[in-house]
This record gives sequence, structure tokens and C-alpha cells, in this order.
Amino acid sequence: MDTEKTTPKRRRGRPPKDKKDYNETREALIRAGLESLTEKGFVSSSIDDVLKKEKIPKGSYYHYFASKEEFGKELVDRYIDYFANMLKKHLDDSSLPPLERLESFVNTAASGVKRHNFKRGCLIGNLGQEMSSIPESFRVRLQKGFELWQSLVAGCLEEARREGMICADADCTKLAEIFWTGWEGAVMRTKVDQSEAPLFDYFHFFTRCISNK
Amino acid sequence: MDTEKTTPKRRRGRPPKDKKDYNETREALIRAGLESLTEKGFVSSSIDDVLKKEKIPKGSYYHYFASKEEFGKELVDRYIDYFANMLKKHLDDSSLPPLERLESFVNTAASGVKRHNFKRGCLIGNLGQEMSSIPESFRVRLQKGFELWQSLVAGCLEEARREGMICADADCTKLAEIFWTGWEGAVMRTKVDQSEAPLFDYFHFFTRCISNK
DNA sequence: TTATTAAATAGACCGACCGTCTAATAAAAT
DNA sequence: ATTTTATTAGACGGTCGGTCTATTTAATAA
Repeated sequence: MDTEKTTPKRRRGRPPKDKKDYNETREALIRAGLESLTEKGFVSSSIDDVLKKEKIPKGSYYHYFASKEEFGKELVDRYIDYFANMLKKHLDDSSLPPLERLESFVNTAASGVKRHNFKRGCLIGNLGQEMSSIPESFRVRLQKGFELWQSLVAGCLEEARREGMICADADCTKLAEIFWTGWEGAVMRTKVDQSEAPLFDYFHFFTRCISNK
Repeated sequence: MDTEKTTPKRRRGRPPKDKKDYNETREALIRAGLESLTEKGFVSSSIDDVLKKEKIPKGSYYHYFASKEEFGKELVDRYIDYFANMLKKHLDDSSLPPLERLESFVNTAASGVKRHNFKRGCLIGNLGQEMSSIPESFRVRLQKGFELWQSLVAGCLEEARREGMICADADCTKLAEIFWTGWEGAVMRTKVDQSEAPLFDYFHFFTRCISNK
């Protein structure tokens, strides 16, 4: 009785896919989607492209995602989190002084864009630039993403400030915003110039400006 | 004879449109195209959109432009020149000190994005971000555009250096590159944040960093 | 073992939109 | 009236996102 109420008797018919398998397929779509949007943005990434990469039929797609817009939101959220975690790995690395942690991130980012032949950038930057052509519902998510990443950089800058590496009166929140503003421009420039130089140039300028020397 | 050689006899058939009318129509398409690409980029701007704005039929479009790609190149070139002229107006204004000229440009840009409800940005920045989805032939044009604009800013910074407003050893060419790198990121952020603040924030950071004070 | 049922998959189909191209029309000279 | 050339109208084939239906699969009930 009690157990019957908490574990309802299985009805006839094909059972739903095992949670694990369901998630596996869903994750495969997400991976393919992240790749596509990081390279081509939202508008130029088609559902068929993504399906082709993972050999998944259209019917299955709509089993996992209600629409392209919902899929896009999931991708934005996942990218923000994935990138935040990657950022944290660098910025929380206490074996390095704070500004060198930021440099470590920059180095990783630079080898990433190079590895992808300067065809990929930042998914959030891509969609930010497409803001006039994509669903308005994305905007707040993109904003929150930037805010999260900025807060991580701000934390790093605060530690740099505590260590006297930057001015005691530096507004770390504002500096972190400015870092990301310029950084997104640098990422875009890597595609135009086919070079990672904009990333380093921007980073060196930024740190030279904020450093106590 | 001589006049006949310089004004060839009209052949049979429908005469071409008067040069003036031809150019008028072509310019109308270009204007509509500039508006569209400044807001939505290349991929999301359709020929039909542009035609609708100017009430021009599709067949006429191909009379003026061989393809969407050729049209796009024309728009890129025109935008670069238009923007360069606008920049020069600000940066060559000898009634202001050099850095205030740059500020004047920033103020104009800020009121522009505001006037268009933060839906428009920089056509070149838009296409730069779309680089992985648009014809490769655009890339060098975009690069040349940035280089032109950067050279104008570099000239202004050199004058600031001569006047002792920035360090004597400042690399003005490099600083101008960095300015534009970050500027494009700021322009993108105006669309996400629905605010002109990123433009001013970036500009103030940049000038604070390079100024002798 | 067979029938029933429900989930998952396969992919056809639809309407809208896209860029390009060809046929139709217009405007001239012969 | 015919011929010729320029301009315009809109057809065409392809791609897109989304929907739908048929088929297959995997379970339980009879």
C-alpha cells in the first residue's frame, strides 16, 4: 500500500528511456549545439546541422527540446556555467599571484581560438552581437552570464588589490566589467585578424593600466 | 565626327536609365542595406527586407548588384568610408584638445545607439562576429576598415603625445588598435545591456590609462 | 504466447523565407 | 510593325523550423 503509493505500478507500453540514456542523447545534442553556436552564432546554426553531427533524427530532437529557442536558452545557460567553471579553475589557482591567474586564463583562451583556426569565439559574445535578430528572451541570460564572469574576475582583482598589486582605491567591479567588455572585442578581432594577438594585446594593456608598478 | 566619337549614336532598344536615376535607385538600396546590416548583420539581413524598405522589385536588385555577396562588399566599403569621414570630423576638430575630440566621437556614438534603441551597432563589428558564417572575401575588407579607423585614432593620439597629454614613449599605433578592440566589445554590450554606459566606461578607462596626470 | 499500450524514433511534409534566374514588359531605333 | 536592349516581375529550387504521422520498440496484461 504505502510502497505502492510511492512507487506507482508500471503501466503497459514502452517504458520511458532510462534516465541515463535519455541524458546521454540530450547531452550529445547540447555538445553539438555548443560547438555550432560558438562558431556560427544562433541564426546560422540550424537544428539539422546539430542533428547531423550526432546522427539524431528530427523527431528525437523535439522529444528533448520544445523548440529551437528553448534549445538555445539551454545552450546559453550551459555555456555560461561551463565557462564560469573554466574561469574559476584559473582564477582560484592559489599557486599563482592573482594577475597571473588571469594571464593563465588568457593563455588558455588563446590556444583555444588558435586550435579552432580562429573560427570560434565566445558563444555569449556571438549571441550578444546577434541580439537584434534573436529572441529577446535571450538578452537577460546573456547579461547574467556576463555578470557572473565579471564577478569572478572582480574577485581575482580584489585579491590583487589586497596584495597591493593594484591601487587600493581601484573599483574592482567596474574594472572587471571593463575587462570583459574589451575582451569580447578582442575575441571578435581574432576572427577578423586570424590571430590571437588581440587577446594578448588587450590583456597586457589592461594589466599594465591597473598594476602598481 | 568628334562629337559622334564622344557621344556614341544611340542604338535600338530600351535606353538605359538616366545615370542620375540609376544612381538614385542604387543609393537607395545601399542606404537600406546599411541600415539593415548595422542592425542585424549580414546573414539575418535579407535582400527582400532591403527591397521592401525602398519598394524596389527583386529583378531590379540584380540589375544593380550581381549577388548578395557583392552587395555586402559594397556596403562594407561604404560603411567604412562613411564612418571614417565621421571620425575625421571629430578627430580633426582643432578647436578641441586631442583626447576631447575622441570624447566628442564617443558622445556622438552614444547618442546614436540610444536613438536606435540599442538595436544598432557597428556594421563592421557585426560582420566581424559573423566571420564564420559569411563569405571569406569579406575578411580582408573588415580588417582594412579597422586599420583605417585605427590609423585615424592613432593620429589623434600622436597629437595628444606631442602636447604632452600622454606619455612620450606611448605606442600610438598599438594604443589605437587596443582602443578599437575594446570599443567593438563596448558597442556589442550596449545591445545586451540596453545602455550606452559600456561606451563611456570603456572610454574613460582607456583615457585614464593613457593620460599623463 | 499474444494482444495491448505507451514511448521513442524516423523522416515526410508544410509553409515561409532565401538568393538567383528567366520570362515578360517597356522603351527605344529601324 | 518589327527588332533590339534595358528594366521589372515574380517563378524557381533549396533551406529552414516546426509539426505530424507512421513505424518500431519495449514494456505489461491477459
